[in-house]
Parts: sequence; C-alpha cells; structure tokens
Amino acid sequence: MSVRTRVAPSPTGTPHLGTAYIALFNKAFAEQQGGDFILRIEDSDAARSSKQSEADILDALKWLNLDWDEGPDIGGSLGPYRVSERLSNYESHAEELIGTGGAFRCFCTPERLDDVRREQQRRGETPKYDGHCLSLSDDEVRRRVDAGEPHVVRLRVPESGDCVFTDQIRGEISIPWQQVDMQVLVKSDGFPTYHLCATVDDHVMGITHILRGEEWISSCPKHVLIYDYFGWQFQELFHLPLLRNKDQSKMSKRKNPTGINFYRDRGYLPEALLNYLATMGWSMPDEREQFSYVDFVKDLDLGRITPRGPVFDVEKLDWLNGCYIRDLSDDEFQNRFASWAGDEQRFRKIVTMLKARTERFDQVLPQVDYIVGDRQPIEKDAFSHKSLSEEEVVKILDFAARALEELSSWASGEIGEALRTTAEESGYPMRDFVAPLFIALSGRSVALPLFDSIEVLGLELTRTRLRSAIEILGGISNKKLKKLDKEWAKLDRA
RNA sequence: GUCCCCUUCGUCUAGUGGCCCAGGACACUGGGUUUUCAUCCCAGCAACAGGGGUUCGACUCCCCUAGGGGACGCCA
Repeated sequence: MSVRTRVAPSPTGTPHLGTAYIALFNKAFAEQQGGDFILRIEDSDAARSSKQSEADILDALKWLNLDWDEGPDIGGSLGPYRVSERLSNYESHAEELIGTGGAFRCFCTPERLDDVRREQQRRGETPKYDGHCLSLSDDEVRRRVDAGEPHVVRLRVPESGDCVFTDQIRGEISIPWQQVDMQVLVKSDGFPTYHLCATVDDHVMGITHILRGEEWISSCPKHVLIYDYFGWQFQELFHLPLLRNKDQSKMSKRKNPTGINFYRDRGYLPEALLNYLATMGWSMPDEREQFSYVDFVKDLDLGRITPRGPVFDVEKLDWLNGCYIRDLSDDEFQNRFASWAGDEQRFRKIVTMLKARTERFDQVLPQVDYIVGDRQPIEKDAFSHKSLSEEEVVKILDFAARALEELSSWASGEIGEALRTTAEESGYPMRDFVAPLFIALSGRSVALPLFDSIEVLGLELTRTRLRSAIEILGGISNKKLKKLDKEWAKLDRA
C-alpha cells in the first residue's frame, strides 16, 4: 500500500509555524516513500473558519515550497478536501455509530454541562460528561429528535480498563478509559468535531501515517475507539514534539512571532526556515546542520525524531539564514533581495506618505530604515519624557499592544481609532500617548506617520517591538501585570 | 486537581551497556586573517535533574522523587 500523509490545518487565523513544521515532515516522508501528501482544510468550526485564513495558509505553505499532491485548490481523486464540503459523509458515519451503539444522542444543555463540570472540578475529578443521556430510551430519543429538539452526538466510551496504543516515537502509551470524555462527535449545528471528521477522513482518504503535534496524544483513545467501532485499521502514529518558547511553554504568539508571514517579511529565505524547522526534534545522521530539502527527503528517518520539545531559537535561525544568504551568488542575492524589498503589497502603503516628505531620492532610505530593516537599538533613556514617568510609559506601551491585539481589521484608520480611544480612556493627551510608541516602533522620536507605520509593520512585528521596548524599560512584574489587567478592564473602550 | 508525555552544555543536538572523566552546532569569551566591519580560522567556557536498583560495567535498562510540558470544550 502506498504511503499517504496529510496535514489538516484549521483556517481560523494566520498561518502558523507549527503547521509548516508538521507539513514539512509529512510531505518529506510521503515523498521519500514515493507516496502522496494531502492538504485537507479542517473547517469544522463554522463560526471561526474563514476563506481568507484558508487562502493565507495555502499561500504561506506555497511560499515554503510545501506544496501538496491533493488539496482543496487542485483537487484529487478522494476529494473534496474541505470538511465543510463533506458533511454528508460524516452524517452517515455518525448514523452508523449510533446504530451500532458506538455513539448516542445527547440533549443536555450547555448550562447543565457547565454545572456538572464545575461540580466535578470541585471534587477534584477530571471534568467529563456524566452519561446523562445514555439511559434515554429509543422511543424518547426518536420523539425528541422528531420534535426538533437540538442535540449533539457523543462517543460512547468504555467505563473501565485502559486504552493502549503505540506512538512510533515514544512507544506504547496507556490511558485509562476513565480519563476519556464522551466526546461530542456531531455538534448541534450538524457539523462534525475534529475527532469525527479527522478519523473518518483519514480512513476514507487512505492515510497510512499520521504525523501530528504532541498535543493530540491525549485524545488518541477517542480516535482508537472510533476506528475499533468501525473495524478500521489504525494508522501508524507519530506525535512530533511541540515547538517551544524560550521558557519551554508551547510556542505562542504572545511570546514569540509564530506567523509564517512574519518570517517571510523579515527576510528569511524559505529554504533556510525549512531547514531550521527540520532540525527541530530531528538531526542528520552525520549531524550536518545545513542541508537542502532534497537531502532531508533522502535522509529522513522517522526513528530519529526526538520526543523532547525544542525551543525555537531565533538566533540560531539567523545564523542558518546567514549561511544560506552567503551561499547565494551575487546575482541571486540581488534578485532575491530585490523581490523581497520590492514586495508591492507591503510598500505601496508607504509611498504616499514617503512622497510628501521627500525632496530627493537619497532621502528615501533613511526614512524607511525601521520599516525595511531592523529597528535601531534603543536604550532606556530614549523613552524619557517631559511629563510621563517611566511607569506610565510602560503602561502606554502595554495598553497600545492590548488595543492593537483586539483589532479585527488591520488598517491605519482602525489602528488610529483604537489608539485614540485608548489614550483618551486612560487619560493621556494623544501627543503624549504616541511619543513612546514612535520610539518603540521606529527607534526614533520622529518618523513616518505612526498608524500607517503600524499597518505596514504588521501585528507581529509591532507586538515584538512593543514588547522589546517594555523589556528595555525593565519589564512588567507579575504584580504590575495584575494591576494593568485591572486598569485595562476598567477602561470604557466603546 | 486528574491523566499522559518529556528530562545530556543557556539553546539545538550526537550518544541505543564498555569507543564518553560525554562529541558537534548556535550564543558567549579570547586570539588570528582583514583598511573597518562581516565572513573565515584557532582556542576557551559550559551538560548526562536527584536518589535507588539491574549489571563486571551505566548517559544509555528498571523504579521512585523532583522539575518542565501537554490534555481535560458543541476549538483544532
């Protein structure tokens, strides 16, 4: 049987490095085995999924040259490749499970479930479904369904014993069924949850090897159970370690830029980023650290994947990216730099404001230094202000970050509005409020218009620079953070 | 809180019972090359979490403790 692997991102946000990491190993393994790599869009959360996010994810993976053999854009023999377009498929499988007793309908209200959960938590138990609707008679279920009562479908889980399965990286793992919740498989809106659609699709699409993130280990019993109920053969499982922040926690945008596009915009080469990702939890037999994707495919050995979560170290990424840059011929360097710097999308935005402030072309570069390049190194003194204390400056930087974080639309108009409201609500004149922001973002007290700058910089870079500025000012202690949380909550930001 | 996973230099890692008083890389420090800087070269710093076993012999196998992480949603 030919190897088939997949990556199944959920289109609910900006493209994440973790997706690229998982995709890389899936694709390389399939390619090495002469198999196929499939991209499936897990848009089972109708409320949070968006077409824009899906398009962004596809673009980001393509930028990294992580293209696929079958997917929503190119089709394939086992499509469609979006959960939202395969609903009848899950419906029939759910019906089958209900018929064989592997699943049941549940009419409990979210309120009741909340109460149950709270009570269990209070008693120190693992919160999970209490089996309330398990005892409903067939007649009653039929009556309530016919009456159009909203309900979900839940997985029936054994009450005792252990679920034993094998992770190819860690070995045998055993989890007591007691720990496993009677997971919802079909939501009341008729959409499947991940657990149903992923398991059904993986089987139907002939997936042979599942390489996914470690965070899925604890839900494996549910998947094993579904496969048992259907009598299907389970795939080989590989749980790759989670990429980590410096403090070892799961990599998150709060502590690290996690967006693929952030790295693209900073001028990392896709092949370098891919190479670096390949060294996370894996190493070449000869310990070589710079290697091409082709060599990765040739030498990939899933047995060499380590279970330990690697810290994503930007400094080492920088070194590796530098190696790749130096290996470029002069022509290549010029071309690739030009295409990076000339990225129309990004720079059209600043042309207008630049033009107004330019008398000769030689004045252009100095003005955009902090946008095209890294921000000038700044020191604490740079933030000293005639009427703001250091503590207030920190507060402003923090509040600005919070305000930007909540924006639904990243455009200078909204950005300005959000900052103005925040300044007003926290009692600072706009003039004072923006002063520290100019320093933090541009490294200078005079720069191109702030809101436009922020728009062009993007959320991740803006967040990174604001945070770095706060660090320069001594950071925020836990105690101070709590106080800021409180003040922030009190603001009336209509 | 419950369950699961993990534990070699600050970081990425090599190591599958003797080759290891632990090797490479990034970072850092010092030196050399270079008009400066970067590159490059050389050197240095620095780790097997702790405690019990098993064994002639443990970084490697087992157990316990500690620490870290993850999961516990009609999110994925």
